[in-house]
Amino acid sequence: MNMASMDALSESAEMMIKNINELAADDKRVRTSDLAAKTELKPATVTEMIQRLGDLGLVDYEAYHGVHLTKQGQHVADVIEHRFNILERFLTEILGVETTEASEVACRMEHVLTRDVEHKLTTFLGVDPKKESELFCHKINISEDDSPKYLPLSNYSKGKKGTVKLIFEDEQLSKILNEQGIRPGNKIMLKNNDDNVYNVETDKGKFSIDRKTASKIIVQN
Amino acid sequence: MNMASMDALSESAEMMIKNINELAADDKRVRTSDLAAKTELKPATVTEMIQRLGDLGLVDYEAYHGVHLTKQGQHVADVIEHRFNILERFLTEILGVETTEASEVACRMEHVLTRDVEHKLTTFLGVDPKKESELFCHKINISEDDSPKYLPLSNYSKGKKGTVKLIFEDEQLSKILNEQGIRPGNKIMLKNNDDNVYNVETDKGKFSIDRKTASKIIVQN
DNA sequence: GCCCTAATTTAGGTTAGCCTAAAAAATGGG
DNA sequence: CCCATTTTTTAGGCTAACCTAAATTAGGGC
Repeated sequence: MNMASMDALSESAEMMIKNINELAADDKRVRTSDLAAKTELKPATVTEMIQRLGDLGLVDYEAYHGVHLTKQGQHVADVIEHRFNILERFLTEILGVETTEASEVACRMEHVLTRDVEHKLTTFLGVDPKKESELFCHKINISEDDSPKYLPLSNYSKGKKGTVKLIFEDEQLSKILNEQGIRPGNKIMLKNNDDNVYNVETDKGKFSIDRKTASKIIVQN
Repeated sequence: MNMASMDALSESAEMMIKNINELAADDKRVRTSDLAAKTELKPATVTEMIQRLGDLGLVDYEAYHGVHLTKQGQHVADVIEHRFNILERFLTEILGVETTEASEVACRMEHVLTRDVEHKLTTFLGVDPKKESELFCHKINISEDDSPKYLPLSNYSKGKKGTVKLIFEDEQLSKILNEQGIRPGNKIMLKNNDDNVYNVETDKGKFSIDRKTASKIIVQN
């Protein structure tokens, strides 16, 4: 029944809470065997861990009847999830790390972020375009009002036209895009897109690019 | 005598190697008591750890006569040190995290970076201006050759002129800079600088800004 | 409703990483 | 060069996080 402050938790404990959260469908109790399968731990180990989390007041554990996150446990899970998401986005969108590796590294880093670093990284990334409709960018901004706006192409809406300003980070990619007329100074229009594919038009013709790439292309209205 | 591959080491082991390296003045053997003081562990614990590192071939341990990093151990130390440095720079220069906290977080993150993430982050940050004279930038780049170059102002050399292109991350800061004529599209010249203060001139006059701020201002030749 | 199987927990073992206390080795002052 | 003090190591103990094997409980079929 100890009050467990977030940063006192071990990586293992945080991972267990994260996994409980991910398996918790419509408020049902999560079973030991499912946790064992997901975490690749033995059932006995899972039992031991969730009992400890129960003592900390992070889960509601009932022997033989699985676990359920408490309000406190849910809060921990939410924090971890958010930290994972922003780390993964930073690694893939900004650094260009391949998704599998980004996910693994984010999963280890999520346990060592502080609140402050979490907030600053969130600000740096801007609002997740998958979650919010509000247009935003890597918080790259200019002067006071919003007349000229720099945005990653991935945040553009259908039919919007603009001028490419910068392409981030990848020299090789940059060269390829250049051949499609996607280079700083050139006009570009987003014809349409779904979650992963962005169809654009430049003076060289029509092209499709993936979301990750689109996020690296900064376009000005 | 096991060959220890970098990523098999625990955080504790890596920290011990890091501390041995930091205490190793002119190739002298590092004493148990000094390590105990630095790591805030008990001497008995240090002995235990350095014996284990000895078995792994990472240190040359001789009972009662301290330790010395082997070639392999030195390599691990160098990797850790580099990871720490780039993480600390990212946290302070890009995210604006205060130095004490940045240092603590970097110290925990350094153990979970992969080689690939390390390299990509290094590229993103560019060469440390304190260490290298070579000009570089956040690997923001354009087309094929390097005639027009985007650089953070913090990487500019004395007397260099350019045009402000983007200001990263901080809306409020951006507003203030705007009043000094530092806004996208405007000309700027770095008059001179030292490690922390950058003296610049714009059409509004002369101003001094700190290095952290300068790193957020992207200027084109 | 009883029994069999599957799920879960308990019991007991291991290792890394910490500790304290006691033993052993080094070191330096007289 | 010897012994007292400091340094280091050894011995033995603890906990978290893993394990296996054995005991227990739950739940479905008949």
